[in-house]
Amino acid sequence: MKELPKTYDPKAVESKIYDLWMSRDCFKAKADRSKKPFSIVMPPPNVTGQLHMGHALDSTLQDILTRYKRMQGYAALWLPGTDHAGIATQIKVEEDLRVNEGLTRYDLGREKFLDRVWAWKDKYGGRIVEQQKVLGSSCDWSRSRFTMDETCARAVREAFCRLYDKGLIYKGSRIINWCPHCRTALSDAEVEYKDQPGNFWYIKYPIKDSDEFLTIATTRPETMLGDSGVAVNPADEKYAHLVGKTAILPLVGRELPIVADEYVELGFGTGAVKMTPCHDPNDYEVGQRHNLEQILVMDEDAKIINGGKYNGMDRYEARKAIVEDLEERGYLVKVEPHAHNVGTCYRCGTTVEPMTSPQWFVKMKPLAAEAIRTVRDGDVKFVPERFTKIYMNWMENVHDWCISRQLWWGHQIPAWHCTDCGRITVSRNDADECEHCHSKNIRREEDVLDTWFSSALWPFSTMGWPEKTEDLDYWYPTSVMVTGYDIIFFWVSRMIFSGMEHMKKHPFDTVFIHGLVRDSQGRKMSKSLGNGIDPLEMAEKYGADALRFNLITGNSPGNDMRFYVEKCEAMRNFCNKIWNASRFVMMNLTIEKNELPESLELEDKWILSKLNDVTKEVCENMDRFELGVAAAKIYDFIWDSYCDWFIELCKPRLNSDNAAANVSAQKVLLYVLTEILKLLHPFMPFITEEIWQSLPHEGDALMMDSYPVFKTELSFPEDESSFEMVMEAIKAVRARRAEMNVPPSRKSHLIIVTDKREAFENGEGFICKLAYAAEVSVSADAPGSTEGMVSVVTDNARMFMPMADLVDFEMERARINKELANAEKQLQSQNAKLANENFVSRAPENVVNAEREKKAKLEALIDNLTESLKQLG
RNA sequence: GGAGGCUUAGCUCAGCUGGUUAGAGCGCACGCCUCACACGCGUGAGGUCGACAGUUCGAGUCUGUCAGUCUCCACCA
Repeated sequence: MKELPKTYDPKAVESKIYDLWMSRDCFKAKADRSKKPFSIVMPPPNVTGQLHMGHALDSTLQDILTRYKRMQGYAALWLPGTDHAGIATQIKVEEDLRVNEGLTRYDLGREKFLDRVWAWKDKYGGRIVEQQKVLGSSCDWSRSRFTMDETCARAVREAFCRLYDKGLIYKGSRIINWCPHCRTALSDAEVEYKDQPGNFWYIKYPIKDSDEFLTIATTRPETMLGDSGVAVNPADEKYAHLVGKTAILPLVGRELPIVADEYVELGFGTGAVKMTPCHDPNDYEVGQRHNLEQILVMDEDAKIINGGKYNGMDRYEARKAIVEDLEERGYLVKVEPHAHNVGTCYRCGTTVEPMTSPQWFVKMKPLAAEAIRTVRDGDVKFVPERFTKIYMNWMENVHDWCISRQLWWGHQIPAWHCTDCGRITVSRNDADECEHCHSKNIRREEDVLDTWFSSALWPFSTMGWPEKTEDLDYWYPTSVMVTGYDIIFFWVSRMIFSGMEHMKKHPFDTVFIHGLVRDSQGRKMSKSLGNGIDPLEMAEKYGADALRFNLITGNSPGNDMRFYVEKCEAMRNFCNKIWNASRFVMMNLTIEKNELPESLELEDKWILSKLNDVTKEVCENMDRFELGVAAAKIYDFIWDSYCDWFIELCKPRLNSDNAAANVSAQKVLLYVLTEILKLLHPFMPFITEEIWQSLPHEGDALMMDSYPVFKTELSFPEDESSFEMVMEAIKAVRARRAEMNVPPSRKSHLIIVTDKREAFENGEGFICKLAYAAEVSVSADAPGSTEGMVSVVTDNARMFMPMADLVDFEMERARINKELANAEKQLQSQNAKLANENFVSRAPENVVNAEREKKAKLEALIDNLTESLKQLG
């Protein structure tokens, strides 16, 4: 017997329990051929990042799945790690450098700067890992990977070389998205489009050797410095005579060929479009088709080059100056306000500049084909299913992926440029000569790879690829990938095509997509808004279990959720409820072994049967990734069935002098409690483990115990419903008493008239206690007189309570009449339903039977009501 | 322009393949310190499931139209 504190104190428990798991190697996964494999690789958080609510949700889902499968006997691997997060990390270190030392990375030089980043990584890299542990994450930390560790670096290099050798990676000057703040190229996926107010500037372009001119509308007048043509629609009669002629670029004087291209939309703007192939993706395409000159007019800082007097101006300064000049010289026709979508950098929010630049690309079409096929074939399933379409749509329209970044922090591209022959050598080992001309005059490509290039290999690079490892053989493809919908394009799709290409197999069977955690007003949590809620603070205050339960209940897969601190409180209360139920069981415990008694009471059968039902439902929901539904079922079972009913039902036995009865109650209480802890463990690992450790048990840890399964021998549907008759009677009496404001302290005699005497006699004790009766008498016959009695009627019993002072004869009559009318109304609709030939013949048998049963119950209720009424006279 | 989500109790949301009188948490009302728990117990009020039409014996659930709202993709210079 143990005395535990009245309230559950997570702080006193959580780190202790986590240490216990660690010390017993509970998280360690072994490729055990006698078991079935289950694997999840963790989406690696940024190595220098801090845990936010999104991580907390992500990790909780993965932990629940992993713990569930582990308890089901799978060899469950949850493989953690961190991401070097190229831009994000580099920006942080640069910022630190600037603030503390007033230096830029260029002041330090590449090598010294990288030393600083590694130092930074060493300093902060462990932080997020420790934060994961607070949540109870059961990852195999011994396998933890980092996207820039040796294993991953080798995988990146191998993948790059393979793709290059196959011609799927190439270097070329293409139009890309440039972030002037981060000073690097970005992929299409890294650009976020945002509506911004702007203007349409209408500018006159004179026609050479003519008095005519074209009016052109543009949102970006500064790019005119790079104009090398004007385009009109070939079907546009207005301009047909100008096609083939030449326009003169105002301010600059450059001659611009006028070309006809379908790209120009009829009826939009003025119908004539200036072409700036170096600074607009569409113009680039048109330029390719018509051989227009490429004139780059901005540098890496988005300052003007090749622009005469405007050189050195920032793009916005240049815009202002150019518009002024145009106006002054009479070229500006008008200005109209015009909102348009501007691409911004997803890291820093700066407006990106489209520009041509020599970059490295992955050729996507051939890779996409396989990535589409494997999803279409159902090898990879999205949960919820609707995300399949989003993925497909993206994959079908994917452009080549710009993978080079002008950063220093990342995987440096393994390519060497020959200064003699100008060709490129790509190599798995560092090259010392040009593979084409064998010149020693080579220099390494300075660019690094997009962070997502290494993330794309994560499901297999973490398991040792390109080596043929036991882990890969056993756990790849992984079972589930858990991640947010915001990252499908960045990551999920790239893992799929990378897996198909390098492993010849899809990387995971299921992609389990979750939504965003928003604040209580539905806004995205963000640093700038300052509305973020710190998961660690919540865990500290309410316990990690409460936080986890909060995050996974009351919402459905793929949908955003709002975070309410109040809900944490409610979940904390639930923890406390479990704690106290356990405390109660322990206080009454004299047995030392968890086993069911030889013979079971009716209430035992009831709870065991209910437990069996809930076990089945929980597993069904878990297997469909309906974790929230599963959790809610466990919650209800614990609070309603076990605490509110079963514990109360056991008290008479526990308090009786009958030792055998006492022990049998203990046994069932303990058995069901233990099963509850198992069911709940994946969701609330700490409190369940803590309690389990204090109960009689076998084995090292609850988390290594086996998950409950449905047991046919413990299914008692008849006893279940028979017992529920008694429960219904109790509820009915309580309701009636509450209605009349009778305090519990006022007990009353309760006469029960029923033809189910056995069930009610059996339940006498419970009825007495739970329905506040002084004594209960069960009989088949009604008392001679019911004068001064309150009557309570269910479909299985008529009950009478002598409470003369509270009863008004007419009131009783009226109430029963009301109930009768209500029941008859229901019966009527029930009869109508069953009289419907179509229903009876077409509806499934079990549905029809259920309706018949309902009808029978109503009839019984009506009989009882009528009887009671008769008795009232 | 295209795709998708959401609209259910005062608030936030569940409700899976159509089948009782539509549920939960919080909030609210009434009564209770009933020997595990006031972070609790008991009882209750509160919803024509966005609108309209259709399919069906039967629709919160399926189909269509519309409205409001949010998101993603594409992007017209």
